Amino acid sequence: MRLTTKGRYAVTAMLDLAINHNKDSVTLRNIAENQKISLSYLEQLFAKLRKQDLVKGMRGPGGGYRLARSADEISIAQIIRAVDEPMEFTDCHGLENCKGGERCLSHHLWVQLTDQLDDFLSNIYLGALMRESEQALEQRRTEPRQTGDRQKVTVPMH
Amino acid sequence: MRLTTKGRYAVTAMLDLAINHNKDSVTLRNIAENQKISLSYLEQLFAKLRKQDLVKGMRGPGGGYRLARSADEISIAQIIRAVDEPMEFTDCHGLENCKGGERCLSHHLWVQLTDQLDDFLSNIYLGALMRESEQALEQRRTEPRQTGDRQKVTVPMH
DNA sequence: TATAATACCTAGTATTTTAGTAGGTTATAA
DNA sequence: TTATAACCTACTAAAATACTAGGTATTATA
Repeated sequence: MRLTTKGRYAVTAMLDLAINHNKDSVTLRNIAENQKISLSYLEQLFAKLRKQDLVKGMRGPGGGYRLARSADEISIAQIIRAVDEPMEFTDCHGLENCKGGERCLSHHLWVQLTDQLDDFLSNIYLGALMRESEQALEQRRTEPRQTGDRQKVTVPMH
Repeated sequence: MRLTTKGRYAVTAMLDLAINHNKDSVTLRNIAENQKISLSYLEQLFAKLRKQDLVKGMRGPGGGYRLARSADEISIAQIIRAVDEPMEFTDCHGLENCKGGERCLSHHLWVQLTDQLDDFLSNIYLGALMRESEQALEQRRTEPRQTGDRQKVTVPMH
């Protein structure tokens, strides 16, 4: 599991979709403008999200994208896995390449580590992020931001 | 916080150092051979680790590297932060750039998300990984691996 | 004191990934 | 019929990753 800006683009775009779930669909053009990413690049990211059945596209005027499932059924890990190629582990075929098993081992430990990370991100759902977002937006509307007022938005796990 | 193969190289190399803490030092040449990374590239990674005071180098024959602190005081997050440049968040200066605050917000949420990730990796220490590693090595020595025997090495948190 | 081993340093190049561009086609609402 | 959108493919640009080459500085030891 990698974690780069590419994954961030995808998560933010998906969040955009989740926040606008009340609308029938959101066009990539809108998202591209909001996020200042090139439209065509976004299209390429969404092709991957579509293949993983995370979004659904509708053509023609009034068309656009919407989430293929409920925001509460889409985890951050799923989004990142869809666009970020998985890390490659150089495979040491059997024991013969491994001096005293040491290489194989640290290897294995790293796999475990990324598994843990995957678990972690698998338990954060788009729905939770969305509600946090709406809440913060509401808060900002009612109590306008003061200078130096850094509101902490906690992301609840599980 | 990014997470790429570069960070993996660094973590594995540091684990190598931790496992060999009984020796006075380990040469980069050894690590390079174990991990099949170019020596000079490793040197560059270790320059960063040195700057963050995670390792200590000793010159001359019999020299090499050792951990600058106890393995129980070095977290995975520290290692990754040392070598992987932090993700850049496009800064939207104040409210004027943000349409309805939406952009700022997803932005902020992403910062929170990476904070969570950072917290998570900050609570896994090299010492724990090292002990797991030694344990698994011992296990392999006493009960030789059978075909299809995938031993699960758990990484304890906290 | 000479030598070899090692860290340590700098400036490159090659490769891969990320990001963007261009120019399409298909589907569909109006 | 037209405009709007998804959808697709091939290419280029920019950045990051990985490596190469060729040094200097330090130090144990023969």
